[in-house]
Amino acid sequence: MESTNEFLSEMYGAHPRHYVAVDCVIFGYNNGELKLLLYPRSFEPSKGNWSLPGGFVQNHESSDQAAIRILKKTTGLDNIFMEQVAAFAEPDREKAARVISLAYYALVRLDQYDENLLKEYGATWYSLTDMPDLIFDHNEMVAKALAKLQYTAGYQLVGSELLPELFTLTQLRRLYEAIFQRELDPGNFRKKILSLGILKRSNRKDSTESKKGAYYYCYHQEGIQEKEIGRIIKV
Amino acid sequence: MESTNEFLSEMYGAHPRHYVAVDCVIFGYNNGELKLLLYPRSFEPSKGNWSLPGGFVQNHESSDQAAIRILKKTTGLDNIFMEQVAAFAEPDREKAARVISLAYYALVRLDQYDENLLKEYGATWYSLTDMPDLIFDHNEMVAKALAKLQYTAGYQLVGSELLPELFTLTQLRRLYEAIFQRELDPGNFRKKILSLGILKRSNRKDSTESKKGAYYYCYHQEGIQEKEIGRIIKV
DNA sequence: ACAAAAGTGTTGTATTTACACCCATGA
DNA sequence: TCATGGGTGTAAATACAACACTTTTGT
Repeated sequence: MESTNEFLSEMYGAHPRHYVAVDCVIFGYNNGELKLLLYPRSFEPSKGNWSLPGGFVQNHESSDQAAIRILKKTTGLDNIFMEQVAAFAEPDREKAARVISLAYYALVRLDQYDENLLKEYGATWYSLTDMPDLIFDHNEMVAKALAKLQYTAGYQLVGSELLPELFTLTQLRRLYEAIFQRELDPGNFRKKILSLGILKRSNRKDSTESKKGAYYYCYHQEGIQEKEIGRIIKV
Repeated sequence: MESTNEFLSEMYGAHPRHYVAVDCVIFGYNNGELKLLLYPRSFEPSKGNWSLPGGFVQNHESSDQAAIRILKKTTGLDNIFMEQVAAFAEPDREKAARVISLAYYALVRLDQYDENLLKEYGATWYSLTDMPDLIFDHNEMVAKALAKLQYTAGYQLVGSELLPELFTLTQLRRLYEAIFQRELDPGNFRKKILSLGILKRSNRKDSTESKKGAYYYCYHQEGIQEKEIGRIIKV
């Protein structure tokens, strides 16, 4: 798929081409905790140091598709909520070769994750609060990814990917507490969320988390969670 | 600067490399209006159609540096406020070759702009409200750039690049009205901005814009406009 | 009975919004 | 004097935060 005609060599030929990678900040949610999937780097330089899973953008795929491919390979999951974070393009950000990296973040459910993939590569879920130092500029990628996740979660309900079909408001609150890394008042959160009018109460109740039992809710319609609803949580 | 040892050919060699471009959404501000600098494309395909100024990322420069270089070349200015917007990486976004583009936006003062550069390339400043269709995905770049500018301007005062050293609160308000594309209440804006404590009133007055005259303000200290100040304008 | 989460209500504060209104002055 | 933007004040509405209190039920 090389383009070699005269026009192209005139317009593009004089310019260098670069490896373009996608690195994924994979947030795994389970039970009130947000964790981060890290891989020990399997080759020099920086062998053994922790890093984000990544891969190279191929010729006929978009960076979004590359991210989907990497997520599938590393977690076994597809249909994942995912957003581009930023491009990292310092010329010497990787020692061995120049690689321009596009950072993405993704949200997955820890309980749906394929355990075997963990062992195969020695990957580990780290809590955000006690994760190790990462190679290159991956620390910065994580920081920016979390900031973008918080921004996005502040404008739309991001629950559908991380919670079961039916969920209680407490479950949703714990998810938001994990994303925003702080406690949220149960009563105020409940009122705020319900006032948005995007949740529908089912007639079933959850009895596992409390004696009284809590109603299950679900989204009013598929997709409606992405409509304009103004700020949910102040950032 | 090719890396050809065995390790690299193993780790990187099998992967394709891509042209990486930087496209700049250059917002020019003057007199209450935000304009966009557009170039007629000088070669096929899409010759004559309007596009954002851009260029290719070279071997030893970061994408930020590439953006600075392009801004210098197209406007004659350096030391410009600038932010990365996003990467655009659909495989067929440009017809002739695969180019992954990193969009940036920048803010410049229209009155400092080098007029000669305009004529040389046939570039034109377009008002945001009546700009032509752009090639490729450049329309989307502009939309995302404006959204990011609004987000950033909502958290920090972006005036220092676009206003003179000394400016009146009305001038600052007009800038914010241009950025947010809506009118802002003069009294409320004044109180909000002053409450941030980052402006210092000078003892000089502007007499050109009103009969009464308005005090000039300036930033308390250089750089302070970037400190955390919470939301200025609700987005 | 009581602990613990679900769910509702209340209250004080801060912020936002929409104005009214006085001030200063050039034309 | 009067039109105009500069600048201040105020009142209603809304949003936010803290927390009391009531409900339900498994143990």
